[in-house]
Amino acid sequence: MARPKEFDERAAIGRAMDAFWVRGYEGTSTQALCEATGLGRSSIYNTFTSKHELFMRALDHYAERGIVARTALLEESETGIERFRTLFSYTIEEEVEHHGRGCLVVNTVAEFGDRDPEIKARIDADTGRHLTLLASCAREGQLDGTIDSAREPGDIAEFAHSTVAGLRLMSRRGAGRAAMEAVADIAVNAIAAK
Amino acid sequence: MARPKEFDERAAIGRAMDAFWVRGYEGTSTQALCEATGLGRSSIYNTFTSKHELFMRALDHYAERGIVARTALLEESETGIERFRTLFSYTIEEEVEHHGRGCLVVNTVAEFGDRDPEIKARIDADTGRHLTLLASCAREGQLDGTIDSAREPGDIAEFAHSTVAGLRLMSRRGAGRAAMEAVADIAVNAIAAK
DNA sequence: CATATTTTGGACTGATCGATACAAAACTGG
DNA sequence: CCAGTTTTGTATCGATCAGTCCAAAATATG
Repeated sequence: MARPKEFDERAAIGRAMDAFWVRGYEGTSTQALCEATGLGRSSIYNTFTSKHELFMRALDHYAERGIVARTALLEESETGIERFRTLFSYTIEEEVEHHGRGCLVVNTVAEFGDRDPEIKARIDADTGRHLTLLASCAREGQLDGTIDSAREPGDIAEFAHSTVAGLRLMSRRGAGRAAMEAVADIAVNAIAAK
Repeated sequence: MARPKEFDERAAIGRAMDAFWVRGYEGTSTQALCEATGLGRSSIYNTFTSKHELFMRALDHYAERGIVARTALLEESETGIERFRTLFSYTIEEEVEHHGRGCLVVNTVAEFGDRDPEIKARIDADTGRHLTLLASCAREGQLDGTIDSAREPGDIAEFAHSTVAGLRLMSRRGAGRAAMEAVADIAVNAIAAK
């Protein structure tokens, strides 16, 4: 029909996501977004409407990648408890590799709380998906006898989710691998069958 | 000597702290700081030099209040494990009362990571003081037989610190009391003597 | 009461904010 | 190769950013 875009939309969102990840929403200017994506202002506003909308897209992109990666990761393990062990150690590995980037969702929760309804909806959706996934792992673990059956799967899921957030925060403030591993080890034992 | 200040410096810092707490550093304009404190621009810049400097003062104020309150709180309990139980339930109570404000230090870690050296120094100092406090509680609990002696006190401290951060994040994203209590209960059992 | 010192209010700075206007450029379908 | 459509670069918008300037106001000291 007309002139085609000279850039890959997905790739641009990925770059924008990285920028927001490092400096937050308010801390990332539209100019910085142009530089990060390599696009001009026109291209950005033409395809993403506004800074806020681009942030939503970045958040969606992040959440999607995350839940997909975690779903795949958790399927690799045999027993329920191993899934959680893997989740934590994978989180730590990621953080050590990326030198403490932390988590975009955690950062966004900290920056906005529940002030912005559109953002809150994204956070809630992502949290819900993770809790569902983790609860099903917990249920499995209770069936295979590796996870404490005295707890509600939903509670175990909340605990694990909170632990991952805690690890990502530790990492972002510069904690070392040893400290994170100690936390993870206590967390794993906390939900293991007695 | 000369004209005296018409305001209480501490009170002003407290108001500024509240503003930063809600909207973060980048999200709080100097204009908003004027409105929050009730001061004019001149008074703010005359006494606090810059937005950044005022933020440092606010962070110091927050950290000081926090460590004092927590030290006092932990002294109220009898046994080691009770201290941790109290710490968690007090955190939850605070969050429920304040309708999910979260924690300024957690928010600041999320917003800055370790990009700003002055901020990082504050975060490190506050983290260090909390870890020291928590580790001594853990040691005590090991002596009185209420806390798992197989763990290093420092590791238990990191775990508890991370748990509190996790709870504050949960609260900020809007989690309910029940979910937070479930997490806290698992965390307490995780470090209790077996 | 006069002088020195400080605070205060308000106007103002250049820079940057997010967003828009517009025309040249680049493509597709006919 | 032309008409129609979209993207792109550039210039620019008004608003707001953090921070400064300065004169009026308010106090302490002599």
